[in-house]
Amino acid sequence: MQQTREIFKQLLKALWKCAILLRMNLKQLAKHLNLSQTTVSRALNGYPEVGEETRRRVSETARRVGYRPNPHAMRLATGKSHAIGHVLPSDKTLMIDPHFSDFIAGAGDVYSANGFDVMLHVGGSEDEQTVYRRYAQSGAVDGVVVMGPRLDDWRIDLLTELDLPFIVHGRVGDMEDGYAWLDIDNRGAFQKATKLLTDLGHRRIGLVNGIESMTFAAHRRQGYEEALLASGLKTDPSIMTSDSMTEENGYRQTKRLLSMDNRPTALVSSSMLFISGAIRAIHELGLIIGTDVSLIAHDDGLPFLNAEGLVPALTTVRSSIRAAGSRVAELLIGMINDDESEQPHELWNVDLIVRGSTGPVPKV
Amino acid sequence: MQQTREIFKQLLKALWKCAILLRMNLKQLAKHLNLSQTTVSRALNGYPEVGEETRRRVSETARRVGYRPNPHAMRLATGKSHAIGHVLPSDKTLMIDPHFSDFIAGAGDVYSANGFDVMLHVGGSEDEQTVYRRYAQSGAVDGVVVMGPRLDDWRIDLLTELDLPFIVHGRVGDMEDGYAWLDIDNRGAFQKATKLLTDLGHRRIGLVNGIESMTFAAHRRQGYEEALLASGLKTDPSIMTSDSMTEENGYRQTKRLLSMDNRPTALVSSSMLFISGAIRAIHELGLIIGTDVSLIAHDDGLPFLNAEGLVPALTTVRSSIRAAGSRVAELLIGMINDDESEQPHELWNVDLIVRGSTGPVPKV
DNA sequence: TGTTTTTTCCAAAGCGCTTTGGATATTTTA
DNA sequence: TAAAATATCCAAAGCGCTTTGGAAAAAACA
Repeated sequence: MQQTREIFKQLLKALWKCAILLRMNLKQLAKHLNLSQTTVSRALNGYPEVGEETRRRVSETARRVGYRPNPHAMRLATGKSHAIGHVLPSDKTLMIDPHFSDFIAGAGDVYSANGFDVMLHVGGSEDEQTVYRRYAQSGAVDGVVVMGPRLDDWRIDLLTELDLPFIVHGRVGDMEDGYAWLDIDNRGAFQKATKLLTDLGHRRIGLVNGIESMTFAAHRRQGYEEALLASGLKTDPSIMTSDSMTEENGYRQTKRLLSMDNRPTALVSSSMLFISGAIRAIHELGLIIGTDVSLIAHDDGLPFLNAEGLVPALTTVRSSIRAAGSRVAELLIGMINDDESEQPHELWNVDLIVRGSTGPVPKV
Repeated sequence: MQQTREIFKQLLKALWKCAILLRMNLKQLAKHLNLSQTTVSRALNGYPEVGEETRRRVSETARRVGYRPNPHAMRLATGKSHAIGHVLPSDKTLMIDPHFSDFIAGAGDVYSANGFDVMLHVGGSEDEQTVYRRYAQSGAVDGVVVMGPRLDDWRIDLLTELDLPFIVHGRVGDMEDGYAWLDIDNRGAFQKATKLLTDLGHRRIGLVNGIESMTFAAHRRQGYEEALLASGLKTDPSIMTSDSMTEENGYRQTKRLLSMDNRPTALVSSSMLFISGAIRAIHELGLIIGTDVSLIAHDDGLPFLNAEGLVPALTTVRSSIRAAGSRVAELLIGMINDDESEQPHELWNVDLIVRGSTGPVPKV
């Protein structure tokens, strides 16, 4: 009995392999069903001109024999690739950062739920522009998402010219029309964050920002400056830094700022990645967070860096980059599906979450 | 003059667009050249049976009119997809971590240099196994790379059965044969790291490890235990932790370990992500790194977390995950190109870099 | 009852490329 | 100089799917 079962299992496996090797295709399946390819194709793709009974039979058999349409053939026939392109800059200075994993984690979910593949391109000899041209001209992807836009970004013009559907995660400077985008309100967020500090009485507030040729960083700086001006303070370039977002830069800049004679009593940071370094610097200087120096950061919700778990818990402006990824994917797929839909624009509000790292100005 | 130039430019652009819209294809190109499709195809793909002069003419014109072969058609005709699959676990507990970005940064370079695309799949409703089956059966990819293998990993059996070329970054438990892999010597690395500490006189050494169902973490633990045993010490489960690699866990575990009555005088950490948290905990307890407690970590070379920039600089066992990505890509492409090549196995040595965070045992 | 409409299915023509199996012109060999 | 070998090229048959333009059968209508 046991043996029979075993043999049966083996047989099944062999059959499987056979099916795979034969690469069961439409023609085979159609012959198997005594139907035409047309009918089988239509049955599987949900076209109306096929009998209910037939459709049931077809999909049942297809499932049983493990038929899977060849994607390349489908793509060739339909001209749609059912793939989304993500081109990461090969630019070595702008390294591929952990934000990307999180963004793609969100987007990937949506893509695969909708039967889209993601085609990733990073670095290599071929330059970025060529990749986009190739994508457009060869129909390798149905659309692309542009990540990390700068104040002035050639990708928008190129993609528009190429007529390849695309959506930008972020914005290009203050350009709001002519392309689809989803952005978080970086300006508002940093305005809020800075205002919290001025409201607490801080009058010297440092900014530890990302690279300001990137739109997000520029916007954050705008928000920061606005809040300062609104409180009658003036901006001081000597306590505003702009650097790539690494732990080490966070440390270095924080240490520099807090070692000044006239040191800031509060710091606004553009990234949680800066924060680990900042905390290190603050401890090293023997200062106390929330008392000697208030700390507030933007939190993208990176899973390995939890603002709430810090001691004291970190006050943040928070917006999940992963959620943004999901939504961007949804919007892009929407654009691809109904061809002539409007270009979506979404500006997400950013929550200010006040925790223990911000407090009143220390008495001198 | 200026105007003529401008008009010319416009014209060129229009032509471009035209070429794109017409989707210049082989047939068109062939007609244009007064040659057959066969010859043009062969000329472009470097086959010998075409005259030198003709080949020059063909490739010249192809370049001029901006011809790009339709990848889907190519794939359909050849059966090769020129794409590599990366399937990220949808398992929510094993979040997509920053290591992935770095790995893909390395691999992507090699892929695109060799004309391979990367097809990424993350999460979604479809379960991981189905994705692999689909990839294999539909020929969507020529091979896949398996990341983050566990001690016992079903993916190896599945992929072998599906006969889909694959390579594992890491290893499956102690299984060394039957599949291609590239791994770093985690056991050796942690043995070295721990030995450094025992040589410095430490007798109570804590381990802050990743999740030990993952092979890399299990191996690291083995190395750690070996070194202890070699020094006549015994392992103590109460100072060995295993957790997902986040800043917060690093903090929590470090704090717990160093708050024990009989606290470790040294800590071996499996990740730089733990380290930020660990440093935080150590500062908070008023201890000094390199004096009260020695610290050593594995460093994957994540670009935003620099061990050397810490104060004191961190002693590490270091191996670039990005370099591993490149090499894995190379090996896989090699396997795909010469079909019947051997399954490559590479075990990379890991360097121990002694810096300031490790010192002799503190006098009690 | 014959005619029109609806339902259900099919043959065949692509999609844009590769590749097989010649054909023709050119060169080499006997 | 004729025969064999070689260098170039081509027509046409796929690859596996979708889709167009009917055809046959069944149902609805006059």
